Amino acid sequence: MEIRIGDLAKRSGCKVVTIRYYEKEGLLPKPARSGGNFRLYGEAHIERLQFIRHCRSLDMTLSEIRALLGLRDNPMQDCGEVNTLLEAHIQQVEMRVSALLQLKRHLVDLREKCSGSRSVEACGILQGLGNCNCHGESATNSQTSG
Amino acid sequence: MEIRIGDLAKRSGCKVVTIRYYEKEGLLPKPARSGGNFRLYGEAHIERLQFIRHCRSLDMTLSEIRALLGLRDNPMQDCGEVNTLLEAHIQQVEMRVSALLQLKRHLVDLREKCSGSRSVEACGILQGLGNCNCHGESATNSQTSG
DNA sequence: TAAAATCTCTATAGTCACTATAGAGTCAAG
DNA sequence: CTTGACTCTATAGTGACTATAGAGATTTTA
Repeated sequence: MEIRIGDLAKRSGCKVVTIRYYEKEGLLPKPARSGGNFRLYGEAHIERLQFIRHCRSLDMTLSEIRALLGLRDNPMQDCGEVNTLLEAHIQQVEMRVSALLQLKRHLVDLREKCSGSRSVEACGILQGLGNCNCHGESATNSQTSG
Repeated sequence: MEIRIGDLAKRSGCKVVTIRYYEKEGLLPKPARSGGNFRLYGEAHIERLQFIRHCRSLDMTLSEIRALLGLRDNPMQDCGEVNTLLEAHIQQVEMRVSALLQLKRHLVDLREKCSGSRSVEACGILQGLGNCNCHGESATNSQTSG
């Protein structure tokens, strides 16, 4: 009990500023304050913060985490939503992986193009980057002209 | 010649605002202006913008692209830097892929934990997210407490 | 007891690569 | 002369933090 923010940071492997940020974002409830206006945390905060950090380590967004915390906070609800959320997240990760693998193929192709001429002017890589065969459809970003 | 920004956008598969943004960031040179203060582009701009978009489609950062453009702009230099930059970028992508694959394994493990009890209270997924075995070392983010 | 070091507080701005908005000006067609 | 499509600048917002400044609280050391 009566843990100060620095100790909570050490216990959770999370920076002090990040803890305050989570509080501002409504993921962590506002803790009690000491006479000198320092935040004082208890066990529940530690556990909640570890939950958040674990979710973040799984690359969930703060709004996904907010949703999970909401489900956790009223445990009467149906468990199905948790599954749905996790399933959606797995699919996102899968899509990112396959996009990145395709990207890597492009890059490796490009690497082969260097003629070894030692002058930028004749570099096949730069030339390869110049003729734009693909058109706006990136691996990880999207941009459509309209 | 005398292409306006909207046409350039269509030709390059890139939004109008993005073109202005690239100009502000110094990737595209400031074009001539019409009597009514509209930007007027030529062939060189089209080609340069396509080069930028191609690099972006390969997920390069704007500062990587800035470096490549700098090399392209004085072609006397050694071609080796282009190779170095591309090699570094490929390694970054490889690291991201393996991080994401590890992440996916965690997520799939977690999915198995649902007891199917239909109540959030007993949901093995939420419990799995609670006990934080891993500590701060995320797949795609980093955060160290100090 | 005083000074120094460490911790904490708030508020604000910066990161990246855009995206969105507001409000005004320009130009071609009907 | 009005409509509509296009363009201009400037500013703020996105996500998940990070960095900074300037002040106050607490602990350690002399």
